[in-house]
Amino acid sequence: MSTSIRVLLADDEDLIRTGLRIIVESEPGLSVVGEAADGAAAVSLARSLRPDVVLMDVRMPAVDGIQATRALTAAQGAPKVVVVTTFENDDYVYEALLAGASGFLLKRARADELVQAIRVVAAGESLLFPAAIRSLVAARGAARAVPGIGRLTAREGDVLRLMARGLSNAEIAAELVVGTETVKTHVGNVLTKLGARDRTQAVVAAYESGFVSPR
Amino acid sequence: MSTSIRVLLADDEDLIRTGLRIIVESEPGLSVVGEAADGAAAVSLARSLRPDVVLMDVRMPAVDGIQATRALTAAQGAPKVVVVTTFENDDYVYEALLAGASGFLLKRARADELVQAIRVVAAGESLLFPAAIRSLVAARGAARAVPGIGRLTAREGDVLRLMARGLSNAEIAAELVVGTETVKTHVGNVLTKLGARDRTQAVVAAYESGFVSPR
DNA sequence: ACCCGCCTCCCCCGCGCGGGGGAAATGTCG
DNA sequence: CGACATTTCCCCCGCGCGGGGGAGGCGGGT
Repeated sequence: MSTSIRVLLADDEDLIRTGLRIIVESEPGLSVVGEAADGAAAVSLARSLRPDVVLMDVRMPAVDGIQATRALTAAQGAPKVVVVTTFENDDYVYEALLAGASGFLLKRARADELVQAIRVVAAGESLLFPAAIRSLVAARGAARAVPGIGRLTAREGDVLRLMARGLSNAEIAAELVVGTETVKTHVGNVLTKLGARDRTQAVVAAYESGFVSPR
Repeated sequence: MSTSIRVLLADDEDLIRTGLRIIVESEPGLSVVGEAADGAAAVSLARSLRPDVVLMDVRMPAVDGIQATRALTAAQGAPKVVVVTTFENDDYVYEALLAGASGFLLKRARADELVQAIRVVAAGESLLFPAAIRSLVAARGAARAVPGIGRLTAREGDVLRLMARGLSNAEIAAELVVGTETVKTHVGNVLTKLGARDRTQAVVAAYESGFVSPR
């Protein structure tokens, strides 16, 4: 294994880079091998320095973080990229992951979360912060919202999730530890609210709306 | 945040549980609140103890880890589940994530990786080990995630696509300009080949395998 | 020519599902 | 306190669905 995880910083703001550098350098087993102020510099520096992890800002002059990520992750033996952004409500999440990023974090993350993220992606795993996941789901669901899917109660949502796993009413009743008649009521309510004729149409609506996702 | 991350162990082997307990307990901020030797016990213990994270073995007597995970993650406010398995070449990855697991790890993982995984999922993030990602990506690329979906005939594929749009047998028959009895035959064949019990499970399989996509 | 897979259509049968009603127990909120 | 939503359970009923057979035509293979 590597003795130390080599990190490259890419951010156009000096202040941010300095802050990141301090956090990374103060952590045993992590070291900063270079800094870049724009996407183009990040790509060329990454090719020469061959870091393990690149902390990539999204908004940068010339070449933005998404493009740089795409360029970096195309090659084999490429560094892992953690995209770091300021804003939570961010369409970049999806594009960043599509571009090959292994992680997505907010700048307001605590130092230990940042360090954790670096170690995780360096180990080859992937990491998303909660809001990023919601953002992904929302981005899909908002686009083709099914009228009424937001009007489901908590319990009805539970039932729909289990329906979308292919469970029968009896199985759902067993999972939720209630009677089958109760499940029938919830299922009926879900069908009515979603405008579905049968459970299959409800499951289709659940997938199309992003209420559940193919994982 | 919480003072300590509460962990429930579910594994049928005492040795493994002991090992896990030692690793978890020796870590500041983590504590083991209970142990279960089978899936059923894991579910009931989780409901009473309300842990933050459940370390779930796949192979257990009575109720296996996948079923237990499905039962646990159905409800809202459910604990995060990290599925732990011995074998890397594992179809369980897919099913575990389908069942709602937040993480998937190998038993051969190092102690610090395990601890890291617990912290990550407790924070609401998701974590996969490299091979699991490859497995998922591979499963998505080719429509082979569901055994038998590649064995569908052209006509059966047509029928499945229409099923996945929520059409009834009669509507499918009208769409394909054949008799309802013919559609019933195709539907029956699709169910058999996909190992599905009813049309809803077949539609779920169609979505999960990428045979149809939420547009 | 033969077999075999595919598509087509038909029979019967059991059961889960969905629609119709009602009702009681919670908890919330003005 | 009353109005309301939510969750839980119960009744009856009709029908679509799924499983079990079988059967004929049509094409492509060794």
